[in-house]
Amino acid sequence: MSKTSAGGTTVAKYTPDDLDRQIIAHLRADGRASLSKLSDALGVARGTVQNRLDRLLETGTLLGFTVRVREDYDVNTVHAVMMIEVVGKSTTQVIRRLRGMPEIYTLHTTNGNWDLVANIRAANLSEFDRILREVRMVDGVANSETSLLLSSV
Amino acid sequence: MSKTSAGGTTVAKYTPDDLDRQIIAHLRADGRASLSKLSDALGVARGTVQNRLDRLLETGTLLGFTVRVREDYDVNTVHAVMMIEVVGKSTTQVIRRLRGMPEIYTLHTTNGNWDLVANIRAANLSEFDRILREVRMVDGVANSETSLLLSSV
DNA sequence: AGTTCCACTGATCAAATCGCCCAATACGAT
DNA sequence: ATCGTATTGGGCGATTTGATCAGTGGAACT
Repeated sequence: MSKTSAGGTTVAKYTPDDLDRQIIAHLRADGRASLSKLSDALGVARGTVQNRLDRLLETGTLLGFTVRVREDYDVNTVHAVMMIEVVGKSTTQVIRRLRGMPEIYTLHTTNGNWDLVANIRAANLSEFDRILREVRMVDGVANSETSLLLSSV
Repeated sequence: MSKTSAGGTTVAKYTPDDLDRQIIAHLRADGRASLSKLSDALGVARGTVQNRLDRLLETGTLLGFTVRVREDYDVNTVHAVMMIEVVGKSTTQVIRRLRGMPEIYTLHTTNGNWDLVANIRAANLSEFDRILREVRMVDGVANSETSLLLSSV
């Protein structure tokens, strides 16, 4: 089994096979395709698709599902990058909590002074303010620094 | 009515309201969320979410759904976010210099402690190191702080 | 005021799908 | 040959979907 160590804990890296890749390919085209449609299209049992998909998500090969939005949609939204410091060993819990916030659209671990880097997108400033409070209230978040992205240059 | 022409045919552009944006925000975090879950989360009737979503797709505000895949093709590239402080009034010159570096793929002005936020993507660590030096050598760059993005979580 | 129009609600309903279970089967590795 | 794992086909209840419908409320217009 191929393994890679990150952050002290050992994470098993799953290597997708051909069926996995076909499932991913179909989901890339339609992320809301039902398991039944996928199993029909691929000619395998529904339970198989279900198991594969579960595993792909569990192993982190698939990070989740999202929606493709028209480009000019974002003009009136507030963008920011937030650096987060986490106390002790609570990184995993913090990540789980932050992942649940729809306004956080990318979340990376990092090195140096901070532990996490989050990209935030909010509908307006008051919404944005609410998100900041929410993040700072998360158990395990020790410190944070937020930079509003003003204009793309 | 705001209109835009694309491909020869005239398309009415739909302007999402607050509820639409909330739906989109939730779908961005979980593109497979059921209509029931969405209606629960937003406190509106299921039929409403269904109608809104239909319209968002029909008008092209939403292009479709997809899956977020672990970036394995990027497995050998180095990603980082760099916060930059600029001395005095030299922001414009600094921006012009940084814009010339292909490894900087997004560049935003910001508020607070820093003046610029740059996203950097390099082929490898030594390449990455070269970029960092280059940025710090730019006339007008007073200080910087770089966070390597380790893994997407 | 009265009327029209439209979106939202809450409710039904059948059909599809999901999540979970099971026993039987196929296949690869030891 | 045997063990372990994955797949299959099936069944089950619970959930979700797509499609209705009548009722409500608000905004715009006469």
